[in-house]
Amino acid sequence: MALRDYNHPYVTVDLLLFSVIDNELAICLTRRDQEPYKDQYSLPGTFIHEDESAEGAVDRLLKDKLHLPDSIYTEQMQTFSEIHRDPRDRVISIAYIGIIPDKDMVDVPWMEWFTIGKSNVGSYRLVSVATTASNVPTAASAATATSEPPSFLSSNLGFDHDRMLGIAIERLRSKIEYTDLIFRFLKDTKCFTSQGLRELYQAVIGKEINRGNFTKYQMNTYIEHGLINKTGSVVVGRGRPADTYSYIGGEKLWIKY
Amino acid sequence: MALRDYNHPYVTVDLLLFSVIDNELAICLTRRDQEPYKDQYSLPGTFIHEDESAEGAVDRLLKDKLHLPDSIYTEQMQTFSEIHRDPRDRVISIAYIGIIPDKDMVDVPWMEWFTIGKSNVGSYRLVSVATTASNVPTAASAATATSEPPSFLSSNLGFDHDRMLGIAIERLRSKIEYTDLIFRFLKDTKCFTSQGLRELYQAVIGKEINRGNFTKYQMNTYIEHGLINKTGSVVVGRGRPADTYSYIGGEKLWIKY
DNA sequence: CCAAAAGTGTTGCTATTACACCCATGG
DNA sequence: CCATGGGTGTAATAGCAACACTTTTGG
Repeated sequence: MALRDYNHPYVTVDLLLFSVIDNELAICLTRRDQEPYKDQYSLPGTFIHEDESAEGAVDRLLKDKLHLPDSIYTEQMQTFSEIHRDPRDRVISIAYIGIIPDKDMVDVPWMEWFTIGKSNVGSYRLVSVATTASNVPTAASAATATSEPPSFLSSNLGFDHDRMLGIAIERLRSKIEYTDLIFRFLKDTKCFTSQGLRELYQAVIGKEINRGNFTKYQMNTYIEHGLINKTGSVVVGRGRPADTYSYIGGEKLWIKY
Repeated sequence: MALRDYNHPYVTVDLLLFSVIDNELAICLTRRDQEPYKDQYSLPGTFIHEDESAEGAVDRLLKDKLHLPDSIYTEQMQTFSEIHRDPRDRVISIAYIGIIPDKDMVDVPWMEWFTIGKSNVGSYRLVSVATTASNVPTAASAATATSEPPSFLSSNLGFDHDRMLGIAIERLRSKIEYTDLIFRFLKDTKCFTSQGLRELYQAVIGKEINRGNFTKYQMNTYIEHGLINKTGSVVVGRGRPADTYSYIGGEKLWIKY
């Protein structure tokens, strides 16, 4: 039987782009301006074209819709194929997780950030992050012409994106423990402190970590796996100056300790 | 822009069906009888129909191609979307892992089992498993009419199925450690011994585990997480009778110990 | 010199491993 | 009564968490 004999669905990629904002994990969403799910928030996504892989589609999405370089870290999460997940037509979506160190790298009016509160099980409390000076004038207003943007969403995204978000957060929180994912959140990978890295770590997993132990064990584990180096320089502040580290690569994955 | 304006690829599911045969992890493959990759082995797969999800397609595949009930354990693994992964046309494939306790449950001539040797990195040595009495007469011969089946394959499957196999084995080996996956390999989930479970465990991870510790700690961990019970009965054999256990469910996932 | 912040040490608990020992059965 | 296998104990080690102590700066 020839391939052409089969009917087949549309395929998209959806991106769960994360960052840490004010010590809280945050997700980048867009408000839908048309049906279905008009005025609800959803993940940025795009159809996969004939001449590109899913990864290619994600890179194009990053460039065209988010105005980001395609060097952004992304990884495939899971594929969603329920028949009616898009009420318009049969659409299968491959969800990707992305991480950027700074929300302001996304400087387009149609994308907005929401922090993910220290959540209870199941659904998350998404709190709108004030738009930056740079994109306040141009947008946010344009996207919200019809009605004011909510200050928070009780995790009520369009399509099956709520479910995707839950799975993504769970995945992030677990992979942080045995991979180098945390370094994707770093604004300056060539000079950071134990304190700075710990704050990111805490934001992602949503709980506190003992300061002393983090410096002693976690940083040492990263060093042992060739992921980071002590730079030798220090950062002065209120108290004793902090050692600084530099991310250099090494093993991306390890069995914890 | 309407959905219909987009060109879109075909979508299939491919199944990596595993079992343990003679204390070795094994994979169920089919020999291709047409181009591309004619006479090479590949994973069973099928196109996703309009009226079914990917999971639905996997269930249909299980039923129609493998003559298995759709109660077989399956889980989504990863989606493969490289443009030329199928030389005929643009085909995206969602790979699923499946597990059955007994190779003889697959009783069709066009499927064959290969054990996965204690492997080195990268590729695996797949060794053909002698077909069972029940399907020797009907098939194996039919499928191999053109040329004799190799006694082993140096992991040279059609399409990108080599890569899928590698990822699947890695996934199995790691998930065994913190999930109840191992119980999917059990022929009798209501009566098994520590010894029996350990042999399956060893087959999957490809290395030995200390007997005493497995009985003491691993079995206890399962009990503590509500996965198994001691039945109270024993199995007599050469030496001291072995306690038997029953799989009852409980948490499917736990953070190790 | 004192508060603040960061590095480092101590202690106890728990998990993991290796190994030994004892127990129950069949021959 | 002894070989065989299976359950259980012990000791050494390593990982982890809580917490205390020391170090180095700024005010």
